[in-house]
Amino acid sequence: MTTQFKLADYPFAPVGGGEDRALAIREQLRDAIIDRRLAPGTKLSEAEVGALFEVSRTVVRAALQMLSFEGLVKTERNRGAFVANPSPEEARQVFDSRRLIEPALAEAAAARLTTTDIAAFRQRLAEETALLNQRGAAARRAEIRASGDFHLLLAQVAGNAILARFMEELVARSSLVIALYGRTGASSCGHNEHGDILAALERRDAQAASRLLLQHIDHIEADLDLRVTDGLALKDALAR
Amino acid sequence: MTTQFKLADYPFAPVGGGEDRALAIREQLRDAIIDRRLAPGTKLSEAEVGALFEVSRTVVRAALQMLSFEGLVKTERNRGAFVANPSPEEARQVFDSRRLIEPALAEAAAARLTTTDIAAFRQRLAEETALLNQRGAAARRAEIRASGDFHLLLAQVAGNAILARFMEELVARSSLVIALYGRTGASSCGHNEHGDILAALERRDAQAASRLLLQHIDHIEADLDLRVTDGLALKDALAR
DNA sequence: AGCGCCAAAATCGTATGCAATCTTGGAGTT
DNA sequence: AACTCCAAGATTGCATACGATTTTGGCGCT
Repeated sequence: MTTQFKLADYPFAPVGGGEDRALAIREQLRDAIIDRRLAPGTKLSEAEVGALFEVSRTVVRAALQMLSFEGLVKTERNRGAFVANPSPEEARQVFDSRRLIEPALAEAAAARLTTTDIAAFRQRLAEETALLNQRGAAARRAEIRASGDFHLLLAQVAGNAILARFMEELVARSSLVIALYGRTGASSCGHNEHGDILAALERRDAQAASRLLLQHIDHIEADLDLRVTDGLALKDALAR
Repeated sequence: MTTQFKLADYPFAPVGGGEDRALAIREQLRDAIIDRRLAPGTKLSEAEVGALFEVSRTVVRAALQMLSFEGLVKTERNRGAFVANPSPEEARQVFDSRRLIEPALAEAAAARLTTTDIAAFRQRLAEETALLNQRGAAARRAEIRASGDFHLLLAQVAGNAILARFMEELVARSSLVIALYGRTGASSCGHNEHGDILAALERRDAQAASRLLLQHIDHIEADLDLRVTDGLALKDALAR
């Protein structure tokens, strides 16, 4: 009852007919969560979501269950689903996991990189820099998403589908964490680190790519304010 | 239609009333899959599973969706759910992932290990060795499970809940892979590697624990026969 | 006999209804 | 005025019904 944010208001596209609608709803909710159109703690009522997308609660439940598995929503029995509100401890664990996995992905990617991959990376980077120079909240959101996509592309290129899927989860949760605890809002502050990483990959310099990626993650986490606001969530919310 | 194994025949306990039944069903199916009472490829019809557990298809669907997320079952639209049949490539990716993550978990665990943890480890090991000396298929199954539990305990002790959950998935998929591609059947062949790892942990020798764990995983994978039977699955099945 | 086509059966996808549980607002009591 | 208790409302948990899609068995044709 503390959330001043509401579901609705945002025009979700009524989902297409033939394919799997639960997946489509998951996608849209996921996007809305990771670029903070839906604030942490927002209630996702089955009936309300169903009305928005014009589907029955059955389909909504499936979508919410998926999001619950990814850690993007928390469900409480007989109470419903809420956009996740990761604790600082959870946030640390997310970044610890990324520090462990991503450097290894970078090394694998350096070995496997094809010219097609390079082109894809370049395009991502172009989008990122384009967004960087735009103003407005929409551009900021798109930037965060694009930044995450860089990491996902890296995971794909590395060639391990299992780790790639895990990275999807980690990147999504990272976006949530940044939304909650980020200070500057712009995570890619100043120096273009993604560009440096790509350069190292193109040189097939696995060591450098790995090292740069580790630093990059450190920088992202350094931009967070993870002091304990945990357990005092309500009190804290009222204090500000 | 190639599976000579059927669901049913195995007396699943009708799941208890009050709690979340989908979770309970997931547990039981999961256990049945990882100690190969349910063979890869077995069809898990919603109606049949529902009848076995005396619940409606709604609940079964939730359980199957969870298992699908863990990679233990594959669902095909309008065709149903089947116990996963991981390809050799998938198998390799599972073990690559474990090689990446578990040594790091061992290092973390070495730093955090408490006396309570040690006791828990000792108990696991005792169970394992007890099972090792028993004969029969049931003992073999229990042994595989117990062996996995050792790794899960390690993940828990390491203190990162996100990685621990990921390890649950990886261990479960490993069991499936071993069931499919294992040669000797007894993965913990000869030397007691878990014991050695625990000893290193108790010495707080993070380096040694990490190294031993890596070797251990290599040994497990070395026991597999991952030659390509992929894409020829049907033909191959008929050949034997 | 082999092949293709079609209808019946089986199974999944989704909507909806009812029971169970939680929340909330208010009446009554101290 | 504050506190307790209870009943009404809201929301989820689960079962079931129905339409859609796939599979399968058989019939007729070549």
